Amino acid sequence: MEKIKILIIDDHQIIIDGIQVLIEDTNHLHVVGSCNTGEDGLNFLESNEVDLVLLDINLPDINGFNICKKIKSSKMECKVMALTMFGETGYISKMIKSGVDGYLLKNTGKQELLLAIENVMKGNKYFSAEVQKNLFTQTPKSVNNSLIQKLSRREKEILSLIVEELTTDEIATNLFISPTTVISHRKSLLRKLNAKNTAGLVKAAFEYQLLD
Amino acid sequence: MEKIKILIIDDHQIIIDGIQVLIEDTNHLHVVGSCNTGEDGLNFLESNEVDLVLLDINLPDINGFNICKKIKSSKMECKVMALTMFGETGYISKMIKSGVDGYLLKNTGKQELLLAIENVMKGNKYFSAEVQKNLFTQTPKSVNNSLIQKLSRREKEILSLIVEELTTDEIATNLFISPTTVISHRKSLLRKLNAKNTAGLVKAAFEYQLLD
DNA sequence: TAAGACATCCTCAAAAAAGAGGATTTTTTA
DNA sequence: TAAAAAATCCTCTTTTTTGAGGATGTCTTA
Repeated sequence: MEKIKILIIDDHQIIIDGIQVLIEDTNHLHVVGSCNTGEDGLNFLESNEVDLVLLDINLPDINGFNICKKIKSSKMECKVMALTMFGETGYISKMIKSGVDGYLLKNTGKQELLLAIENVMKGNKYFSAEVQKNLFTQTPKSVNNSLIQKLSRREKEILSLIVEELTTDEIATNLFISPTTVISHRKSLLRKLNAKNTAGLVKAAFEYQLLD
Repeated sequence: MEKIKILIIDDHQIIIDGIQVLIEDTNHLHVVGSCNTGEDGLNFLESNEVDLVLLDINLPDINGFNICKKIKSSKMECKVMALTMFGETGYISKMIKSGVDGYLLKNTGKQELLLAIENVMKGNKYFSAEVQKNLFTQTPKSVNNSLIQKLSRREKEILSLIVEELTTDEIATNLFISPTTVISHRKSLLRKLNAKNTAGLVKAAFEYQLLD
């Protein structure tokens, strides 16, 4: 049986060395290369056959999201496993959107690393327990109670009508109030959400999950 | 040790009966009630102490999302486990947003049901393997290639600047083109995304995940 | 209870977006 | 290669939004 060819991209040589020892210790995995920058990694992939990339998100040059996207949009049949310090939802979901196959934190043990690789090579996705927990636990409310000021009931109501593409006049008719009142609420929304215009309001509505 | 008090809300009596048998077969769980409608369920909860609700999403009256939200926004210290036929991302993420503690499909076996209940009662979240897989596997692309017409590179570029709250003139300056050109692209975007205005464009950008 | 937030309304003016109806050149793609 | 799509530019008009600067009565809550 041919060994699974692994490329490690990480700017900390010590991490590369550590993982390499773990991997070479098995009899079905093999590290075919390691790079300290995203640029080097992508170059390596162009001229070498690789089955799986272990990818650090925080690299000095290109960020992990873009590397992952590039690999996934190419013709390469290559799995990508994120391996980082960061367990925050933002990072995780960005990587998922970039098409990552697995996501491990750097405090992962040998057992889990090998299990994760095995799963991913089978075509499954693998996310460590901690990563999953963070993804599921960080509900809208935890985003909500953060930076932005709280919206009043009326403001939320108007925001949701704005998102539904109603104009100021339509909103006014809908709520049986004057258009000028709607404009007032709009202004409060712009101020509270640090938005410059309608686009900003809708963006905030989605990003902070203010609706539903 | 006191038994964990469980309420089952499901419009299929056969499911209720089946689960009830499974649960009563253990020595630490107990079904204190069962209802066929959301209304009945909420009423039951008001006058009875319940530790965990097994909740079907598709009920004849209220939908599961709202029931879950109501329970979670009340003072009740009550866990909610969704138990449904539906494994689609839309349902799952809506339930997660509603604050659900666990999500199982109806093809779940006895073992997993008991394991899930145990986990949830400990304060953890529990999502069955299949549910997790669906959540992670349905990437932007699967949404993307659906109804909406494809956007050109330039249109995407302009859409993303709109989302970043730039005005038409600012976008023009930014891209070294005339404002009228930007307006043209804007019109194409409105047409392709079936949007009525800027709010609609931003909404579409998020809903169809057209950016990043 | 007093301050602050909320919800309602107003004016006037400037900026931005939307709608209609074009045109030309380049690039894709069937 | 011919047709379709994309990218660029134009005018003119109307609608909508944003900005500035108010006012008044009602809740809320510290």
